[in-house]
Amino acid sequence: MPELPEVETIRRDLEERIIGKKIESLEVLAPKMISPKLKTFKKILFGRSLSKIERRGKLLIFSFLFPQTKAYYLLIHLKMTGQLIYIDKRIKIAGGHSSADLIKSKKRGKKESEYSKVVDEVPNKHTRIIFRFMGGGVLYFNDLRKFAYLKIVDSKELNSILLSNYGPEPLSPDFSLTFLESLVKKRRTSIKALLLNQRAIAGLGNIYVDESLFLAGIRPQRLANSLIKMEVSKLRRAINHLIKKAIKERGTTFSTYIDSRGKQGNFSRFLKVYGRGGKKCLNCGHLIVKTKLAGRGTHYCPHCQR
DNA sequence: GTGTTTGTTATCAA
DNA sequence: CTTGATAACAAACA
Repeated sequence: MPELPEVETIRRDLEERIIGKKIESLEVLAPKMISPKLKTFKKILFGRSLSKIERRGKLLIFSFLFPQTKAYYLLIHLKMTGQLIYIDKRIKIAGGHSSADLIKSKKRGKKESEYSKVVDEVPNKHTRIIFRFMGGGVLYFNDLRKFAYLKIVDSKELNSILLSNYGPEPLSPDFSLTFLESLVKKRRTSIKALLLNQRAIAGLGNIYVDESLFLAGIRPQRLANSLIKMEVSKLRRAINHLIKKAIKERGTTFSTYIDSRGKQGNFSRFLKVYGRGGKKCLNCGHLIVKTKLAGRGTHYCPHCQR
């Protein structure tokens, strides 16, 4: 599940490798995942040079050069299982078969299970869109569950999306103690639900929320407005620290996340509660509880968190 | 067939 | 209008 650190890792890698490249062709294998419709989508992107890659929360924003016409932006949201894999060299496809044919032949030739987990070769059966760049680079957009999307918007639409859907970035000065205190004070929901809300704070997902609450010693069920100043302060520091550290470690791979080079994230080694239900707390030895909260799997230590 | 996985949105209620 | 709770979506696996 790509959250802020995973999306940021992808953003940085792609920024390094594909800025300035021009789109030569597009292969859309899952038309439902894009908007506007295929014809318009292709028309806008064809021949465009990529000029910038930004991120807001978990959303990637690709900018292209539009010297003569009105500018458009490509938004990519990976949701749960989306991947962006960039391969520098052109993939050889024998006998002029399309990539779709290649995927089908692989599917026939190999057992289903071999392709069910993280896959390190592309294209594969979860490849939904292929961007080919002039000079040979290829960007593969994969998604096992087809939750992810690619959306082209103009600047007006972009601004309204960014303005209305996202709270402060956890690593920006806006994410201050004052901000978090006033946010928490006026909310009557669980602290976990609040942290998952992108309109409150941008970029946190289930993994980093559980980890942050553990580090801050706060139970996920606690009502946001019940936190005392010291707890809010601990929580802010925990979030800030974990997000920074996770970016440094190139994100967390729990099930399907891989970066744009096909590599797994190292932060998985530092997880203290997420995915550790029923195991001993690394701090105190009590058993980690796994329950359901805000519709999500929720992990915490009943002894360390109060 | 059932339950589980999660980021986001739709929907409904207050 | 806002907030909050919950279901729904999609696909695969145990």
